[in-house]
Amino acid sequence: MTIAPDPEDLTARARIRDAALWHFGEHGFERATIRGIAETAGVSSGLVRHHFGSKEALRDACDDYLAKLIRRINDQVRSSPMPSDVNYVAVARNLLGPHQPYVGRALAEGRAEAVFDELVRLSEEWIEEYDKSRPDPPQVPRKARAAVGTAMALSVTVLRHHMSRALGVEVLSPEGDKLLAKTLIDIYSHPMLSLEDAAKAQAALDQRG
Amino acid sequence: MTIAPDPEDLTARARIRDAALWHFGEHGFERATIRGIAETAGVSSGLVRHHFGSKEALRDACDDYLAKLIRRINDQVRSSPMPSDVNYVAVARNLLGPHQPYVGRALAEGRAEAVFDELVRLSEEWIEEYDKSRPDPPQVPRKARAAVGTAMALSVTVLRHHMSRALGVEVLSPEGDKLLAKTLIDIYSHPMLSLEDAAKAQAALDQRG
DNA sequence: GCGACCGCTATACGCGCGCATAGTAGGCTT
DNA sequence: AAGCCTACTATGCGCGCGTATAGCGGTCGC
Repeated sequence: MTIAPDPEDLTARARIRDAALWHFGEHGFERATIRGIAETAGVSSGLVRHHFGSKEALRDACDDYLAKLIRRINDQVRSSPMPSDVNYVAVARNLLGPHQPYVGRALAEGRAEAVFDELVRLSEEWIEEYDKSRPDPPQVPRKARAAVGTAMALSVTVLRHHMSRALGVEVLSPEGDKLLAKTLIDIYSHPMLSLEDAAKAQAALDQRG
Repeated sequence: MTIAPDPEDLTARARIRDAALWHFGEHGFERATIRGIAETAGVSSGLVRHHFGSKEALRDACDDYLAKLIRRINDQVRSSPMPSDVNYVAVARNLLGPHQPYVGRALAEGRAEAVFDELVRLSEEWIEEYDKSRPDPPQVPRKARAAVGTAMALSVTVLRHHMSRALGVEVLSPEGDKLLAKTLIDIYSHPMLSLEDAAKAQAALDQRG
């Protein structure tokens, strides 16, 4: 558990990047302005250009930063003894931490590919473990299952506004987090389809062509 | 199965709205321009303002249109004998049809609330049915489960670019659709958590406070 | 027949934005 | 001390956009 450094101590470049992550996450890339980002970072707008060249490049830098971050945490999770990471969704959300708004927006726009792909990789490894104790052989590539599972896990982050409204509690708050965790445990422990229903659906699918 | 009317026959207002749905879905609200929408609709940009007043109001009109659309289809699904609606995700995706890009973007921005809420309502009814044959009593409000399940079902739509890349096939294509369907059947018929694991996780959660 | 209205176009305005340029201060090298 | 590079600011430009306004033809009510 490392303490976040005093923003005063961060280099201007890092402060700009952090401000951009916040502004892009809060307002979206298009609505966010370089001037606003500069103000939050406590620098002139010219310095933003000096360090990053353009608004697009600034966004790329944000994505790169998150890519590195998630790779680091990914390695850490992988090398840990996996104590009680029952909650895949919670892991995904906690990994992203305060950058959830940015990541949610970026993913929805098809960006932050490294973040998504890294989560898929992590998911693949878990599924590999899971498959060892699975009775029936999977008919679907592991990567496909990992990709869909990852998307599902991320849906709470991407759709958090709707989730908060429907749940009646802000999902980023402690209460929301708890309700969410309980709900996920319930859902993940109860298959929506029985094996017969699944076989039926599979047959219907094959028949359809 | 009704045939889509010839665009020539649509009123200008409807053509503008359809063009807006397309442009907003393709480029996002901010990048889309009234001039571009007008051109696609085959009208002057002034007419857009004449009919809708402002760009924001145009978007509201799009959301209203989709809200009505999904309510209509929702009622239809509800009154149907539910033949083989094994695939909740497929239902959600097919309901939205060609407006998936727009809906995905709108949802990610916290908009199109009616669409989300209507899908939650539909999901709630299915869960109500599901609960009748469920052995253990649910510890979580039905609405919460419906909301999370809906978000998960929508994740494929919202994150379709990443899904397509990870799956190696465009999810909106027939092949992608089939792979997706098979994957969903597999996932929905295999709980990620055993009941013991779920109980353990639940206990850990309660202990944590 | 005539005014009121509606659907629609053409044109223009003004603002906010990304981007560019010129300039300043300070520290490092030689 | 001279030169220079880096970090940084101040100022301005130009473009694209949403928005506003003026006007035109057709049609309906009276």
